[in-house]
Amino acid sequence: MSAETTGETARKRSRSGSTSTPSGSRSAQKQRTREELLNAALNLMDTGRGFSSLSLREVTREAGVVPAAFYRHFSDLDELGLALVEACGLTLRRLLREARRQGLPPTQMLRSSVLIYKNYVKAHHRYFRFAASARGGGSPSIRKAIRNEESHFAHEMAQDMRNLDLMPRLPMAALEMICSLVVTTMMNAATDILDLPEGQRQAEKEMTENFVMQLRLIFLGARAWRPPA
Amino acid sequence: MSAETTGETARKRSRSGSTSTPSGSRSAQKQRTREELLNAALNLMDTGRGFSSLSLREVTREAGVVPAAFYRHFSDLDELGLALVEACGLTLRRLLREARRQGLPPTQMLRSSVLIYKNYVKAHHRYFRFAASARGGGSPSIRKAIRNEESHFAHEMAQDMRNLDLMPRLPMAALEMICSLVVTTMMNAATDILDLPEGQRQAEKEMTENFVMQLRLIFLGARAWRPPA
DNA sequence: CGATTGAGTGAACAAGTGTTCACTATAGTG
DNA sequence: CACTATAGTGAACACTTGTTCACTCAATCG
Repeated sequence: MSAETTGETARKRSRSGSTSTPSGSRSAQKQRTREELLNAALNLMDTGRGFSSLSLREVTREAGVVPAAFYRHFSDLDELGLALVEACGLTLRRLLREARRQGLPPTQMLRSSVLIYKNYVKAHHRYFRFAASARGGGSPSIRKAIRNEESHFAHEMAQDMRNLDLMPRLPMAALEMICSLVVTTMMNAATDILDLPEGQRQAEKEMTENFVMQLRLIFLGARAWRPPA
Repeated sequence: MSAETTGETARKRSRSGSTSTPSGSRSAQKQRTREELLNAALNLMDTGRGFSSLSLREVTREAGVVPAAFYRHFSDLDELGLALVEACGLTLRRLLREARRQGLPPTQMLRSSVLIYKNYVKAHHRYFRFAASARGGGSPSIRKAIRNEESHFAHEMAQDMRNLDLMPRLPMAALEMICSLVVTTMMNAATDILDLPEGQRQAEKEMTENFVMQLRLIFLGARAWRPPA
């Protein structure tokens, strides 16, 4: 169970109410509602709806706030979307950081990386769902932001591989290209993971196995790679 | 310039009007408006909007038809979406069929395949735009339909490679897995192609080159592939 | 030929939308 | 302490939305 899923829907921010004290410095409270708006959007998407089908009023309703309050935080749903992209970027970077800290498992490293990733996606499903839905569907600016975040992620991944002296023979450009392929494959796998039917352990196994094989294929290719003339 | 882009927006289907005769058997006319609805949806997405942000009324307006008429053809925007998915499937299969008829270019076959694909995507940009936007963003049923179409495409591609005796050493299962990776890479490249900034020939060159390298990497991996124990 | 069918119409509906505005009441300020 | 700045309110606005319904009128059929 992820730490950021509250489960219960935010409601009743009674101004003078005895319950749920506003409690906290002015700007802290402001940031809190801001996050509640972001959370509201993620919650609404959690039933499978795409980001671009959300309405401003829905979001504020889910966040337990009056529509006009929205404008104190974002001028637009688009702007909220961009904030979500940033949050997704943070989530991705955390994944990389954890992988770095943990080091490579000695054997079966591909398979175990995949399992770790699978769990990570499930734990942060709301972010990945958003990313998947806005990657192709959102407004141009959001799409661009996501693309940016992905290439940034790929770049960091390439750096890590360079630092770890994996594939030392390959020039940096090749590493980048390989990692960008890995990243798009990961993103694609993420949507597969999210859409897994609930009880089907067999389907999950197959999907995982396929993902492992695709990565293995890529790294086999990397081993055989010869920089183009 | 693609054959199906009319350019001018459909308007004024005056019943008794002298212009634009309804001309034709009853059911032919019905099918014509049906296609006009599909076209209208594609047109609206052509400015970068996602499918899930379209409204029924917008679509009928663009098609030059009263909202109520929509229901004579689809019960839902979702159903229209599914029809679009089918159209996309046809478009993809046509690509494969053309490739089959043309045979493999003797040398540089990867690069020239990529160039052909790039032009194909541009020629049918409306379909690819829709596919990209609904792949992750649409309703669950549409997503599933697209996924289906993709795996069908991958399957046909694998069959073709088997028939052509490319990679004869590989078992069919491995071929399928490889092709599915190729297909997702192609789809991803399609969104890159669609979002290319207009004048930037340099960016286009880079993007193309990257695409070629990724495919080369995959096929290098395929050559080295050893079926898992 | 006259009768039937059904694709497309136009008006109406209840509900939902984004945005604005004057407002309240409270945390932070001097 | 009184004063100001501002996060959030609630009502109002002008639209747009999906769906329904009785309707028209031309292609089709007996």
